[in-house]
Amino acid sequence: MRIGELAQASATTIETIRFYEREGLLASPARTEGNYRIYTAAHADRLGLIRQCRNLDMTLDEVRVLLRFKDQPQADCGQVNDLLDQHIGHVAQRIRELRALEGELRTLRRQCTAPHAVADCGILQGIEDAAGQGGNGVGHQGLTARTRTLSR
Amino acid sequence: MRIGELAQASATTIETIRFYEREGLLASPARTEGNYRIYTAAHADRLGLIRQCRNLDMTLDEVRVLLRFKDQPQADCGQVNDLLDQHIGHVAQRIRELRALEGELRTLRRQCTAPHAVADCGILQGIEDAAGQGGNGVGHQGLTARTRTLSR
DNA sequence: TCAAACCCTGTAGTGAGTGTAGAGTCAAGC
DNA sequence: GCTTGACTCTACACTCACTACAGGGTTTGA
Repeated sequence: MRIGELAQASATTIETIRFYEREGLLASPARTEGNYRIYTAAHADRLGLIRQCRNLDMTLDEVRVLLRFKDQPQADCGQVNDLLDQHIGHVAQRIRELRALEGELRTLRRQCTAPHAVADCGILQGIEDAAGQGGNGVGHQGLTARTRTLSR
Repeated sequence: MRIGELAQASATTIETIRFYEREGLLASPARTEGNYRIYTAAHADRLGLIRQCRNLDMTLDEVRVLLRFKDQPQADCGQVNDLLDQHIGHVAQRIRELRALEGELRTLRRQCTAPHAVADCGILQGIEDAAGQGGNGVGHQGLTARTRTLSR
């Protein structure tokens, strides 16, 4: 199949597939005379595995490691377990951080209920006070990654 | 004070301070004859505010908006509240996503307890099965940002 | 023969910085 | 005056996992 078909079948974009090839995650497929990529079912399987790992929020480096294990079926799977344990640890850590952050934000938010001038706003005051104290909040221990919802 | 001193005082790096200046978040300071930046207490306050907002996991765009409000003390603070409410919404959303993800990962992890060959590993099997089904997990609805813990 | 749909390569952009090269400045000690 | 070391300067490339172009070539159906 051609790249467009594979993209549709895997709910990926064409650009992402080409990106995975550049990154060495997906083997370079054969080409037609007109230089179009032609993929096999093996490519589709591999891409599916990569996407599923990404859905599990693994980095591409983690995916690379997993794929390497998969290509050595005789190896001991203990390291696969370690990889997953570490990953679970990251996720749990991030949840703890975000929960603490949410608490801080809600506390801050409570400092302004009725609308008034910015100069008297409890929220800005609260942020400034925390800044002045050198910030003893959550983030100072090191927040991890962005919070943003892309709402795809 | 010079940039190194400000960096120490604000627990920031020199590069980050210069980056904020380039981005227009921090006003360009005066220079010495030798072209060194010289900061005032006002700069330090501003930087403290920016860092505190970043500790609250706001984007630089959100910080920009907040700073603009701060520079118009007469304005109504309702929009500051809106900004914070939206931000709290993002954080709460991200927590929900990560909790679902954590559940999925723990389910997957349970599929391999005793060490054996990769070929028979329940974890890899589990990921592949999910991939084959088109992945009905969390991530498919759209995970938001990375999980990574940088452990600074 | 023509248009539409598809595909190609190469490059630049995202956010929020981090890291480096290669140069200049400044203060202290000799 | 000279040297050493700490500090600072600009400019640029790199991170991650894509995404979005520009400017071309290929294929397919009418």
